[in-house]
Amino acid sequence: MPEGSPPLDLGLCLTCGQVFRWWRDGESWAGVDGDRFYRVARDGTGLQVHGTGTEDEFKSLFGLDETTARSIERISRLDAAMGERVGRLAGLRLMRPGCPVETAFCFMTTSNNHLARIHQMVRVLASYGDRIPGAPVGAKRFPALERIAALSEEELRSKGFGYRARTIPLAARRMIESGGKEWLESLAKAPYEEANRELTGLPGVGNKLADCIALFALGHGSAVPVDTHVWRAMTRDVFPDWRGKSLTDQRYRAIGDFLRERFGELAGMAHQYIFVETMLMSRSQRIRERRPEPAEPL
DNA sequence: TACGGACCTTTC
DNA sequence: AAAGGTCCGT
Repeated sequence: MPEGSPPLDLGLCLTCGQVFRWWRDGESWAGVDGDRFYRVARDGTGLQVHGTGTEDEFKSLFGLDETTARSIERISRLDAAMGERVGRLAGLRLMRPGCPVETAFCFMTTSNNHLARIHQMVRVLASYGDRIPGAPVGAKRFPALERIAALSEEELRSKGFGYRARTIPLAARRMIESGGKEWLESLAKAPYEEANRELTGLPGVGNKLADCIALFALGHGSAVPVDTHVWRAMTRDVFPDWRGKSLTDQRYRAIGDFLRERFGELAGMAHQYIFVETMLMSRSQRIRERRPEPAEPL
């Protein structure tokens, strides 16, 4: 999408997932996906997109294609409650970033963490990457596995990574031993169960991160990341006996199975509507209890 | 197999 | 206390 090409009319678009590499830049949003850079600005009722990627690549990143539209329609027909959620959250899309290494390490910063610090850590990691030709100087592509593996725990600790300073370079070294980025990418073609087993074998990667990586980086639609929001929703609506109990491996599995039974390969997409709805509810509750905060896209 | 607690840091 | 958890010990 070179400068001066006709604007894409995207309508209202709410996304979730791998947004760690996007930032506010004046009136527009800027972001990186693999070696692509994009800038998105409001244009009347729609959005105008410029960048180093093609229109198809941008649409793929944000699920703005016919296949996605049909999948969304399918999950809303499969289940009445899901149909209502999809109606309330029209425009929500599962992101499909193009670089699994980038996505995997972005998610490794998220454990027991909050968005502001996640964003900061992702900026630090990206600072070790090369700049992207044709993009602003600050827009770096994510560093290669070898560069992450070469980082010392001490350095990352000094930059505020906490205990993740140990596991992040360690996971990169482990991936290199297994066959590097080709190994990670090959897990996209493996069965979900196998991908999940391999990913949870990485240091710092448990059930939840493995499912995030499987779903967002590798396209495993059966992956259902169960985080605190999804746990809250499921113990409220589906497994009330579990309220007040802890999230064990078995319960984690049962929640995923519940959605996989109903939505199959679209379980991960269905899960996202539950996640976002619950997250927005708890957020608006906080706002009611305290003071309004500036409107932030997801 | 289930549960508790430690782990880094910041905060609506 | 909780935040888009993981790991280890009992």
